Amino acid sequence: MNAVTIKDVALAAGVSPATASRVLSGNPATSPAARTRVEAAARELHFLPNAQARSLRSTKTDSIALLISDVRNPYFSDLAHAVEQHARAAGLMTFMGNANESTEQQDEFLATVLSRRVDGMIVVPQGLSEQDGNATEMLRRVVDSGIPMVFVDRTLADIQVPRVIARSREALEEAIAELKSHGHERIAFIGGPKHASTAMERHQAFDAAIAANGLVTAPELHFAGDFRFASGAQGARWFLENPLAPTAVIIADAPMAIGALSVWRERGLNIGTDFSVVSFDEVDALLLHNPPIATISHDLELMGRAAVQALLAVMKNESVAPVELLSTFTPRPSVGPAPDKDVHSEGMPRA
Amino acid sequence: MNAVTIKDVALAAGVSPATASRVLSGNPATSPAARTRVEAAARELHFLPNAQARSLRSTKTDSIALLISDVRNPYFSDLAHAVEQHARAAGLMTFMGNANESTEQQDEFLATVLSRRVDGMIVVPQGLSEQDGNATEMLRRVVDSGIPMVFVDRTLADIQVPRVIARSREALEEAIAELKSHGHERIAFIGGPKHASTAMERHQAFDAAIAANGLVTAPELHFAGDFRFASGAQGARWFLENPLAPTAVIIADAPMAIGALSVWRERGLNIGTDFSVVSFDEVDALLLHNPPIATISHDLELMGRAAVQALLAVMKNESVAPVELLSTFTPRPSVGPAPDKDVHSEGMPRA
DNA sequence: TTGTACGCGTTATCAA
DNA sequence: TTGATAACGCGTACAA
Repeated sequence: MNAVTIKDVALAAGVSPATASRVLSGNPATSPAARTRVEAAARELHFLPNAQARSLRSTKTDSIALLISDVRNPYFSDLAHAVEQHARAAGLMTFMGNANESTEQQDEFLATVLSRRVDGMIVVPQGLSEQDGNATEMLRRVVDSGIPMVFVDRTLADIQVPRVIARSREALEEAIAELKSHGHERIAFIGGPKHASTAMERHQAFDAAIAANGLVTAPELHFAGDFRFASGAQGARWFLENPLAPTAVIIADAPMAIGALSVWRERGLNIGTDFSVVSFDEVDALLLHNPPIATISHDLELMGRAAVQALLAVMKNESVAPVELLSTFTPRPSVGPAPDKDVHSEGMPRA
Repeated sequence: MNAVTIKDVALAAGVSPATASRVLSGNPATSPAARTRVEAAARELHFLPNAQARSLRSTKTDSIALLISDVRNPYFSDLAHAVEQHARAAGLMTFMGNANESTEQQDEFLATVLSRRVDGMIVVPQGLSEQDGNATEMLRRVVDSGIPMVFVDRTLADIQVPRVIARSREALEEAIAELKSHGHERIAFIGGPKHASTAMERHQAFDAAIAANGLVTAPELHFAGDFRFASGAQGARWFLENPLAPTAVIIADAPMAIGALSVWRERGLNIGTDFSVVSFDEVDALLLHNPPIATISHDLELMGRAAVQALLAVMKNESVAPVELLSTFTPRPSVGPAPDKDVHSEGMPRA
């Protein structure tokens, strides 16, 4: 097992542990002679400082924690990658955790990370769906501990910490304008779960954008999914059976869109001609689809960078204004003319 | 800031810190009276033990580290998810790190994690491509530290630790038999980078499977990619311009396959008729593609579980035999009859 | 059953 | 500039 401590280094270098410590942590109050000898000894013995003991004493760890909602969702893995690269550039190691869309797993990770000490946390928070998306007691406690923390992508209504989020209102207006210009008037929406603020934001922005385009919506045109594949497949069937016969649908994230598209493909439907589709998130499967899917996307590289910058500011006790990034609408052939007689009324095979 | 220590709890409960410690860590040598009072005090004060100090003393952390090659590769995010869920079931918290296909980032993460103490490590190792995929000095040092460690998915030739890997030979034989039954005889291979043992394994298994099917291959039918999107796109062009005019191609991972498919789609080529495609890894984009892509896939849930089991065994000082999981070939319409006059000789637009 | 005292590896303080 | 010493928060041998 490992065992080489700073004492071993000091012994080998013929100095006291204190001097060795000073040399190894870059304290200027060291003589060149001591410096060379200690450094040589450390190299020789492959000394690796024990970060536990170090931060027990100094409370600096040069590391942060990143909690994402779902590692398997490419949206979050892209975000994680961006956060990690920027944190690295700032000299911070990132420990990643996966909430798996579960408050329980979120809480476990946050508590563990808090007790192991990191210098800050970047969190995509999970709310309690039974409580209008408010925070768990554990999350509140972690916030109350005073550890520097920023929210990214999602927020919680009852917790105030600096945040980096996206604003999809304008992009949705563009998307709906595009659909309208193709003759679509009844547009369905497949949304996300209550515990995610992004689901709420996208839903409200959708309603507002519909109104801004002079169209109307109805509760029957809204499907409540959960941001995952299976609920997208359900949403696809719901869409086909919808009595209001919508001619287009906007889907609130990529996993649901992929779930929906696989159902529609199985039924032999043609996107862009039978009906039109716009999805949030820009991922390979949507771009490679035939035809490519129009998307509302976020610059996750930018979002990750902004989150790291915000955290660095919080760690310096600076005040940080909320950051709102604009989503981008990219038209693609999945949006086509609204069909005269829509697919719903024809003799389609149903569930 | 946070500050509630076990002393605070002891004080509030009117006992010594030692007694409080015993109660909180489940030591049976405690009186019921002390127990109730300490527990009440701990709850009241929201006591959260400092894991640093605890493991400085006891060297148990109930956590492991997981290093994957690339968070953005769905193959690894699926693997990460599986590892995390099984570790969690075993009472272990998982800290994830991303090597980003870079030995440097791998080494940073491993060193940090080692110095912060975890009970074990599950690693998808990156080798040095300049050195035939052998280990970096840092990785060797981490291994030498004696920390329980297992490799998953990939290995290194010069490091012996327990491993959970996949064996693709049989699946490749099936895939090639399927291609051959459709009349394909010249089959190209788009492989991975030298620093990944999986690239080597798949390449060798491909050659062996070609021979087992009574076919022949040639260096001109092998393209050296790097497991990422851009090199797949390069490979797609290489395929189209290949003087040997192969009629089918096997691609060694999903990101490269997606890169290749997007090139071919842009050129208006039809997979399954113009030529046939088989890809490693089973991801949404490949299944949603038109036509769906035949795949050679791994049971990542199983791989993750096996890795955790192996690590648990190592942590108990049990000896662990290498685990080899068989890959699965799934035929799909991306494999079709070999064209009489192949696409290469026609007037295709080239690079 | 409980408390005292010590040590884990490191850094901050203080005196030299 | 250096070294001795204390302290970070916790667990545990030892004594009571």
